[in-house]
Amino acid sequence: MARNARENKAGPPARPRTRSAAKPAARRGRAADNSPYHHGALHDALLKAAERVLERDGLGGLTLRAVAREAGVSHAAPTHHFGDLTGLLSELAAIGFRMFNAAMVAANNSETHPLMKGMASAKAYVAFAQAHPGMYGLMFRNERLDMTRPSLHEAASASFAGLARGVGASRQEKIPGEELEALSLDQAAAIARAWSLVHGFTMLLLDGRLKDILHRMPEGTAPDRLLEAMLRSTGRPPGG
Amino acid sequence: MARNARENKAGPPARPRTRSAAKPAARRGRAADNSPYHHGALHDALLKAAERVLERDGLGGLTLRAVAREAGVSHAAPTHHFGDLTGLLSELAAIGFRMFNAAMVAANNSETHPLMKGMASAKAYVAFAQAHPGMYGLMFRNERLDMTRPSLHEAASASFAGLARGVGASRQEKIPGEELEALSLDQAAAIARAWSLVHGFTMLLLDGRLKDILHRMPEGTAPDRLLEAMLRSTGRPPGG
DNA sequence: TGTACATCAGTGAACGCGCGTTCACTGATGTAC
DNA sequence: TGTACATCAGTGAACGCGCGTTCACTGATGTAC
Repeated sequence: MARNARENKAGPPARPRTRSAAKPAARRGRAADNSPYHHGALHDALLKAAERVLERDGLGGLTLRAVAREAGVSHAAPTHHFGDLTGLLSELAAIGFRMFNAAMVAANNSETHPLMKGMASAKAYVAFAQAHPGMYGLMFRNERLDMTRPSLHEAASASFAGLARGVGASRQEKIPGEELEALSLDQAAAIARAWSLVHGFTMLLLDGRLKDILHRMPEGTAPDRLLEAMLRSTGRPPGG
Repeated sequence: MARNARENKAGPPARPRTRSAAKPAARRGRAADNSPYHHGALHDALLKAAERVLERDGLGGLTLRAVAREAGVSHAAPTHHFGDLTGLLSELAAIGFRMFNAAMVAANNSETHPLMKGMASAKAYVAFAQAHPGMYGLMFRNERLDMTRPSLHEAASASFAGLARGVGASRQEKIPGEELEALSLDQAAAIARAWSLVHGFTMLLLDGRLKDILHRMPEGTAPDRLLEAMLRSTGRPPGG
């Protein structure tokens, strides 16, 4: 039945497994460099490579093989470290959530007045997504994440707790951010409102859906300006 | 070099192109039915099949070949009608926008008081996304759409114009919905606010990110209830 | 009413691609003695 | 200090899959005369 062999299209059809003894041990068909057989810190290197691929080629381009290529190792190496694609994506998303949390904490600490804290956090939220659009999509579009992975679950929960805490602070009351604690309808509405606003704005912005609005505003308003005006407005008619 | 031939794995390796004269003309290896060679309305049938595939298997499962399978025609048939996958997706998204617009208009007409109109529209917006989650994702996540296609551009623009009109009505002022007309900062902020709120809520809901909140609310609050409370609240602290 | 012919819609085989996964193997590192 | 050996990280070939696209062909429909 002559199965196909795509991986050596141009080479000799069935090179024997034993390597030519004359070939130096350090040159093994990979890039003609001095890289050792063992990478040493491939786990982290693969995650860094994955982030580059994600931001360059988008979620669709983020495959095990693409990550291996980007890291300069054989395409089977990532499986060794992450099991499968979901494993890699989940660990990468966990890193994203940690970065995101750090940015939120920093923004929150940059202001003292509760309302200013809220504005600074919202700006930092959108800025993070603009700086890491691929990562933001990976984190919040959850296509192929395994949220039961401890590292990811923990980082994502911390991010939600931070959001709840922030909303509580701006309402000058304590909102339980930890799991299993109950929320009143008012508290839940406040959290959903803040998150929906900033998440919706972010998604529309990243997907280019706000272009229409921005183009029709006074002299090329920047997204930041629109965000600020949006958060300042009450959502009520001008007279009421 | 023995190229592989996947499409006839088990059959005779190279069936001659001329068919056996003994075989009746109507039975051609397709399903053993009486379906004629020409479908007659394949264009529409393919779009309907695509919608079924989209809602059943998600955006990732929506391929030209899957649509052809669902419609029961050869896998090369869709290319004939849509050119490529982007063409099919774009026409499908245009249909989605038209359905969406109709739902918005109906909701808007169902109430007379401006504030009630807004609430009804928001509920209809979320309800549409819940009823057609795949379609909503296709329309608003624009991964592979060609927004320059006239049919799609027109339907999407109409949808935006309707949104602007609705926001204007709730502010009891006219907001220019057509293209090229300018928006004040206040008007733009009001539109961005309404759209971000409802789009963000929808995306978080569809992606399961509101589960945490809903589970911690009084006795299994439905998403509708949370949406209502969210839209009613001012977003300001309780005392202010 | 019949007949030749152009046009069109749909078919099925084939090509080439990238992917995830498996597997025997290789080369380096660390450990026991 | 040396040596045998287990363990581990990474390799490269191979398999099978589904995909988009192309292409010669087929069968039906419509039109001119």
